Amino acid sequence: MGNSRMTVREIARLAGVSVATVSRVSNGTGQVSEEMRRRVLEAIEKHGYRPDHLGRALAAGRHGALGLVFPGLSGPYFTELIQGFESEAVGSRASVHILCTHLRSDADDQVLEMGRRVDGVAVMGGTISEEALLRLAGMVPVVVVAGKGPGDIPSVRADNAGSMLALTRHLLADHDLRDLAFVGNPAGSPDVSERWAAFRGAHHDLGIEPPNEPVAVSMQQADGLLAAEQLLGGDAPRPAGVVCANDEIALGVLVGALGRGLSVPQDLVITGFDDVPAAALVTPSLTTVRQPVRELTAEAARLILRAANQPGNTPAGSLVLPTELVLRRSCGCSAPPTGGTGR
Amino acid sequence: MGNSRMTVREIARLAGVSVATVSRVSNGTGQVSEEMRRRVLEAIEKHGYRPDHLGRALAAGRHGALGLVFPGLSGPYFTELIQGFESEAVGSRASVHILCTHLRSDADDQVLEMGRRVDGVAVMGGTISEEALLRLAGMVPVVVVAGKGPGDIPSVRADNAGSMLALTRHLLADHDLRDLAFVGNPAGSPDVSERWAAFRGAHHDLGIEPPNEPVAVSMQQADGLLAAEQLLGGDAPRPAGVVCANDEIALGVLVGALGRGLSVPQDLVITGFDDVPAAALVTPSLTTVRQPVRELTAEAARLILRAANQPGNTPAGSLVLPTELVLRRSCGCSAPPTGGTGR
DNA sequence: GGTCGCCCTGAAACCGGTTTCTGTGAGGCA
DNA sequence: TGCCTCACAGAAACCGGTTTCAGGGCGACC
Repeated sequence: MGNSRMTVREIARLAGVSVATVSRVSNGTGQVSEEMRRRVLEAIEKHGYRPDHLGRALAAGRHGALGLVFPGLSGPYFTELIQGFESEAVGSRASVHILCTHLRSDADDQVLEMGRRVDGVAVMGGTISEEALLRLAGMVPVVVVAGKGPGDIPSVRADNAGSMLALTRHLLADHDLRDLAFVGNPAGSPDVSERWAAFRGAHHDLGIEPPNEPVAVSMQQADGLLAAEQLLGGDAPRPAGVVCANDEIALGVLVGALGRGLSVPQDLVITGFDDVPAAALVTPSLTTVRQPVRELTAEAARLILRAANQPGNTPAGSLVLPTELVLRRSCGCSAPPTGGTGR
Repeated sequence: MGNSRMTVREIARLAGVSVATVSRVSNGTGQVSEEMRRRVLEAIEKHGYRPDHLGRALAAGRHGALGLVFPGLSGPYFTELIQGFESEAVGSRASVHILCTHLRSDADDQVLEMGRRVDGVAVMGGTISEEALLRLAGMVPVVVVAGKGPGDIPSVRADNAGSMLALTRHLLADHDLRDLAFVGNPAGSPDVSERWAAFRGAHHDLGIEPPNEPVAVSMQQADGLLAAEQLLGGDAPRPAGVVCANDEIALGVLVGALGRGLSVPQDLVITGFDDVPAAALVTPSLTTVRQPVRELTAEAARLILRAANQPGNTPAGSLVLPTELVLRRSCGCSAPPTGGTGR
């Protein structure tokens, strides 16, 4: 059995035909007589020929690949994003390139380099400079995920503000809570920034003074545990409720609170964001906001593929995917009126 | 400013030189006079020329890319794997392709297709058929991560058996516990299979009858909560300890136990595997096994790059990275003798 | 029987780079 | 002055495909 040494010309020689005929047969394009087709297929089969991707890509002027750019990777949220993107891409026979900038100084260069290896790129909001984003958009279709891009670069994001507004209002008005803490770093991502703003906005709407500063931590469960230590460990009066930027943090705070002997929601109300599978299963079940994480990147991939297939490379408009407030027990609601079983 | 329309020949024409000279200047190879270099650099700068990756890759006969194949993605373990691989790859100016087979029927084909787009592939153990693995190894260097490959395909894995043996022995002998449950699906991955085998092995070594069946669930926190429901929710006598296949499951079991009013470790001992950051921060802190997750894929990437750079494509041997038992409080130890601060 | 048209085939150009190979001019040395 | 060497530039081949274009052969129709 032959291997990657085989080329079109070699197969053509062995089959006694021209390279054009081999190409036509292997792609199923054009008209080829039965006799020719048989001879070519025989040679292909016998020598295990598979067309080289590079040659094909060069001739076609497209890479057959999509890029996905992250600041860094942590936890289930990001694996969901990757899977949403990957599923959509492989469905179109495109491979997926991943780049983590890790806030490296040469992040912009690396992203631009990626731009010359793929047919389009999805960039997580807040990952690279606006200038790099614009230059990137000058070479391939670009979509910003979970954030907004400069100029007319399209974006796909979740409705952070609407549900966070409703959630905070629910805590303040329906449960009559005061002194809520917000855990999450607004400077860390556009998502958290929007959630923090909506959290404060709900306070203002009701004429209540919001906290001035969030508990600025990262987005993992360990950070929630650290936040619990900070909020519950000292002598300072503990807040009545903790609104977390995502479920991972909330689960960390929950574990920290339970570990300190506190009752949730009696002693402390806790809410999250994302509606991860565990949110419905913990005791008490976690009040949170459901957002379609996989859909974010799946939609981005669709936008990119569409733009890449059109000659004009038109980027298309932006999308805001709906979110849903999921009331469970950790906020103080007794009978979950909706979404109790999680996704 | 020009864009991707620029080619070597166009730059050569504009600078009044040959394409060979442009290539030499842009790569810094060969001898070029100062005058020529200046003219070429001027044209490159003026028109924003960047050499096309496909053309370059085709000429060089290499893709400048590495592949990483997963069955699926879930949680922090996988993001660590990706980051370990990615860091090592970008250090060598290689891009990273990701493929999730999701146990699709055409997984083997997709992996082989990836084999023609990259210079080497790391495959998570148990992801594709042995036949596909061997065929893949016939086209590019391949390394199996967290598992063993057929034939002489190199692999990188952690010492699951050693530490799981020590951990189980610690529970059985030092804490004199009986009736331990194992949570995790041995059929799900080679890692879990090895851990389950070592768990049983420790029982046999001490002449104790191990459980016949594990609580076969997946590897996420939600699965740990389901396992807690199964183990603690019914009327059956609860086990004395729960040995979990990873920390995520263990955290789920912990939350489930705390939510049921149980005290850990007094009422129930719980152990994990991985030593995620949260393990050191929960109350009680989690006894677990530390394994160098990022190093697994980083080492795999190094092996692949080395093989890809050598003309003979020699695969090199296999590696077993050391693990470390981390005793904290959830097993019943009072003063953590080691590793109390997590990584 | 001649001409038109269709089906099929292969030579060659092309995608965008790198690299070899040839050749020219300048400078050094006898 | 003549010869040899060396530095440097460019033409062309090459990587492995796809696609255009021209032409040959054959059937159909007039």
